Amino acid sequence: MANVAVTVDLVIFTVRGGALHVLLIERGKEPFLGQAALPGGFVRDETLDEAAQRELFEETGVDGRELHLEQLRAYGDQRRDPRGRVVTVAYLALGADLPLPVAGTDAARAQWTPVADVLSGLVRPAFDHGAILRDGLERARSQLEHTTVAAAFCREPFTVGDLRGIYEAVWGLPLDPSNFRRKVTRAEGFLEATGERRFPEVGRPAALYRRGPAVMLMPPLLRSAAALGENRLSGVG
Amino acid sequence: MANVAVTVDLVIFTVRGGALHVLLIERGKEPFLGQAALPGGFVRDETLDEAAQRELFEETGVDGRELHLEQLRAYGDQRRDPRGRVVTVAYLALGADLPLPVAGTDAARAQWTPVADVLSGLVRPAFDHGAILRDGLERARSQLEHTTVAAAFCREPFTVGDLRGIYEAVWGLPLDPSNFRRKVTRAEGFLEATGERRFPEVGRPAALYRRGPAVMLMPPLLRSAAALGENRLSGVG
DNA sequence: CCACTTTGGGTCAAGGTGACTTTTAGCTAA
DNA sequence: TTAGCTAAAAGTCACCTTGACCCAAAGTGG
Repeated sequence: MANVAVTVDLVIFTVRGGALHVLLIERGKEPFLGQAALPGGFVRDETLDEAAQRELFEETGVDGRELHLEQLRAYGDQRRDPRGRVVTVAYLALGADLPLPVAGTDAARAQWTPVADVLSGLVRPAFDHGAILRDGLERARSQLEHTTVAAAFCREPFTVGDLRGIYEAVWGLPLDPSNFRRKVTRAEGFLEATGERRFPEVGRPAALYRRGPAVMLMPPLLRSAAALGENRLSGVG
Repeated sequence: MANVAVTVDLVIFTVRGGALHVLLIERGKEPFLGQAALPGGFVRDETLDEAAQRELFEETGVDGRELHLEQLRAYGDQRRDPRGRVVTVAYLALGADLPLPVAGTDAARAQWTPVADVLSGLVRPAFDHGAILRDGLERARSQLEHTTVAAAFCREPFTVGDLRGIYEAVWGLPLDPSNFRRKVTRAEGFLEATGERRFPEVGRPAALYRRGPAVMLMPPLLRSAAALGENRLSGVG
């Protein structure tokens, strides 16, 4: 078995204005010229993780050590790429309100796209990138239940309300503010109070927090049973 | 980027005599000649899932549709194979007390190995297969919490005690029989009573069950917080 | 008949969750 | 100054799950 190309593709999520967005580029060559696609590229003489970090930096200018980056899974159907056999290893990246894609290389054609636009079919990614994106979304939703990665979406310092906004955007569900606060503040090592407060334009000032040392969330913060079946990602912005 | 070989490797778990076992083959050629390794092989003109099913059949004679088979993740460090760049996609298979590996092809050198022997360092798999095995074990342990795959380890019909034995072998923990029964019998769609009973050599007869239609376990059946840190897989046989 | 083992059913306290109410702390408009 | 608004923060309460027990039931073997 030779002539197999290996690429990495990145599902980069961020929350902007209360809605979950994914970074998509406009393809500059065939196949699927002009169509939206996940950023990615061929693996060089480097580990898969290094390839993902490199592509992330090239597309967004973000140092991979500053945000959450994990492998999703591999996709390797024979006909997923019309040019030949291409196996891709997908990565999931979660970042705090990331900057607009930097100029240079392919990034000029990159832009943040509401995930809802992809789920609704308004945007149709090339290749099997739509399916990869959906798998990444489900992984992200699951990670929020069991780990503290949600804090990786927030620029420090942040409030409990900011954090709740992340959960609501990713899960596509409204959450009870009071119960959410009780949960995350009691989870040991999730949040560290800075002692400062933020004064919003309207409403009571909110205490500010930093990310704590905890990685796992025990007990987990589970979506309600009803939420698992649904897939609504609307009316959240 | 050319000259990349893509393989699939299988982490096939089964429970025999109360202990978790993994299928390992003895390598018949360099590198790592004579050393233990996960079964696997090169991907042909087929999907990754098909390649995994084919390898599974070749090694065990088991039809992949009869047991649980899911992709674990990809491993692609440059130096994981001394022969050159080989990216492997690992799969996790969980099966009911599988038969001894069938004769033929490579399978003659395959045998069920206690997972404890690998964790303790008694058996040292070739390549990075030790790390892949550990990742597969953690995935299996996690799957038992959230899904009903444990029933895939059991030959039908089975008792609640059989099922508990699976959990204890995979998690490496003793479980309270009474609480375990309450949990799994109340989980809707997990078990379907056949109405029959099994008469063991010792002890009270046990009701027999079939697998139910449910796939997800809601609410999940979580390992105790204490168990997450530990890694003991001993005193289980 | 007794010892033994495992199933299967039950109790009970502790803790987590969802739904809900109340209070607090800032703002702005009258 | 006060009323009205918003959101944060705290508290209440019923319900459920869980873990740690206990105990009867139903077989086997001495």
